[in-house]
Amino acid sequence: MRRVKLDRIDLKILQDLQEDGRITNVELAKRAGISAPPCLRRVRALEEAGYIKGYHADLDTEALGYEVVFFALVGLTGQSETVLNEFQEHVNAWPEVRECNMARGQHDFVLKLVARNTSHENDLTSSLTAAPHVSTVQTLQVIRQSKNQSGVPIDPADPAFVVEE
Amino acid sequence: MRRVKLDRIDLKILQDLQEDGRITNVELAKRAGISAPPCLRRVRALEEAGYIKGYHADLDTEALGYEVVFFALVGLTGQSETVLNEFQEHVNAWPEVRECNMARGQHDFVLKLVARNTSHENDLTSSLTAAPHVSTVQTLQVIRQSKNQSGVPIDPADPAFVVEE
DNA sequence: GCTGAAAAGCATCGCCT
DNA sequence: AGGCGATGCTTTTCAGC
Repeated sequence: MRRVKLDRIDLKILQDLQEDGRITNVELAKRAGISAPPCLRRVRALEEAGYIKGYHADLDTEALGYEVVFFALVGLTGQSETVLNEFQEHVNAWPEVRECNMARGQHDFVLKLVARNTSHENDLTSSLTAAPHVSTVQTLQVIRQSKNQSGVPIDPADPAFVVEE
Repeated sequence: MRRVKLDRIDLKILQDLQEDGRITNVELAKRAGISAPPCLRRVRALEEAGYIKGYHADLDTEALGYEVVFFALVGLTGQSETVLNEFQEHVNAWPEVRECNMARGQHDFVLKLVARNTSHENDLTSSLTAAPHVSTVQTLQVIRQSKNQSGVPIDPADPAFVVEE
């Protein structure tokens, strides 16, 4: 299912869709240098193969009333599968948890959360501390986000990307 | 420009677009309970007002050859505007840096990076350590990402969201 | 601010190369 | 595999409520 084949045209398509997820197929085809029908076929194939996981609107966190974005570095009391899973399932149920990453390093988890204000942030941090198997919680409040490119760098000209069969 | 007005219908639209960025306007309108033309007008207004910052395809990092995702917690030698900006501008130019967050807490910056493999990750960490004004670098390699919802939680039924003029 | 019809443009299919 | 042409839907505009 993975690594079927990716030529320059596929990479260009992925790059363009990553940049503008609502681009029309006609425009996408024009930029890729092919006509619309084969372009659409490629997009569907890329979706099928799992290269494209979905499409999302990128909303303004602040405008929607979330003044605070913060990271929480969490250490647990143990690292067994059960412990890790129980913690994970617990926090993943919270809508304020936007990212939950199990990590290798000086902490067991890196979480990204949003909060309406500082008081809400404090509540969330307290709840985190009280979550199952939690030993330590360190928070880092985001003051300024200077770069936020969800996705991966793609350069269709870079031969390293081209996966020929 | 911000906070013009947001009723339940706008929130439903934002929620649906966040979930599926390529939903058709007709379907979006149906779900919001209005007809297509006003729905499109609302979407354009939300884009204009900055509630919607863009649309992006969510690509599979691993399938595209990026085996490693990691966070870097960076401490600088000072916190003056000049120092912060110089560091920021330096690392934002790297395509592997996907997120750059200035933080309040035990580190000055939280970066999210992607790397092709462990060796590439080591190179990036070294380059980070050598970047302008860097004092400390701590990395956290992501082993498993159990939740990754870019965006914000929206509940159209929650009156806290409804911003009437 | 919504509806409904109409025009233009797009997605998508089948067939041919 | 890519391209062409046809069809049905979708987007988008405009008049009218």
